[in-house]
Amino acid sequence: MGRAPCCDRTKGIKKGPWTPEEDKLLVDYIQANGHGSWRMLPKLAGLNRCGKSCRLRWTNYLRPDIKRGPFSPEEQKSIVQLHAIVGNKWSMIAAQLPGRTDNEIKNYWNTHLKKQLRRMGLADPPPGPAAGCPAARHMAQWETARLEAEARLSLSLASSSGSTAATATATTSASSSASTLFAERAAAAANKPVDIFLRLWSSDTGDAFRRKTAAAAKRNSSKDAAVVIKQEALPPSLFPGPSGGGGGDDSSAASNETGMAEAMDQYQMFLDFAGEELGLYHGRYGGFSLFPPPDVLADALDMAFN
DNA sequence: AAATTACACAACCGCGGTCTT
DNA sequence: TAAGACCGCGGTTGTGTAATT
Repeated sequence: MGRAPCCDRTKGIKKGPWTPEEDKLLVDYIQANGHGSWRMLPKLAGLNRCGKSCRLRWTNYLRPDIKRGPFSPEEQKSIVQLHAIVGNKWSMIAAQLPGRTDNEIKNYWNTHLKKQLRRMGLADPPPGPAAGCPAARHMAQWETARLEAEARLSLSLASSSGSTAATATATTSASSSASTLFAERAAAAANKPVDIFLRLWSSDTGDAFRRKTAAAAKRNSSKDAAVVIKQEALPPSLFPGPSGGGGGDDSSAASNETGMAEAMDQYQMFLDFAGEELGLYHGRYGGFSLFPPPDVLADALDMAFN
């Protein structure tokens, strides 16, 4: 034998829009008693509704911590980026946007963002790694948006105290798969904080930046041209492979400091360039740094040099 | 001014995993 | 252990409103 039925379907359970009176009954009851079992709630609260309908009404509309009003540009950007990672996992996206419900985000995506992206030529962008976009540039944009969001997730979680806290944050959505995902990301961020930079550097944007700086170097015979990126100045770990791994042999403390300062400058130049090139992001937003913040980067470079 | 179309969003439906008996 | 309800989620529909013809 299983449980008793959710609600008595033989009685005329009301459907459709909620009246203010019904809302008041529901709010009053939950504030006084908590929702407890949704199945029993309608009866106890004096509502002629299905428990499921009550739960939906409460979680999507009546909950006191719900943020009403239009989505901010930061929220819009977050939705686009998170959607690029997780796809239509609205509850996971909602977990990253305090005060917003999965239903609200889903509606907003379907009515606003999807249309905007179509106009931009990003019709039906695939969740996860970009695939099937009509133009390579758009693929790059989506990939970058995805990387950006990954970085943001990783950093926000890593900055809380380790993967345990990250998991706790993630489990606010009561999704075990989400917590696993975020815990993995947090762990990855702790181990490889500059990974996003490296991946962007390896992308078309990185190529474009290198071409630009090489051209600038040709035009400007001066060796200290500010725009010339010196790959040798960056830690070998950032540039693996035959063409990477510049001078790390004579690593005195002084040269390390100089190299790190140059690396920081060039890192910033590259990010500025990428922001211009991709037109997707411009510096900080939403309380999170787009890429590893300077202190995190400094730590990473420090580790790489020493 | 009326009819039509487009838009926004609340609410419902159905499915799959979890939990209870 | 199995049956079946509960719960949460994503997809879809319905309805009210604004804009356009």
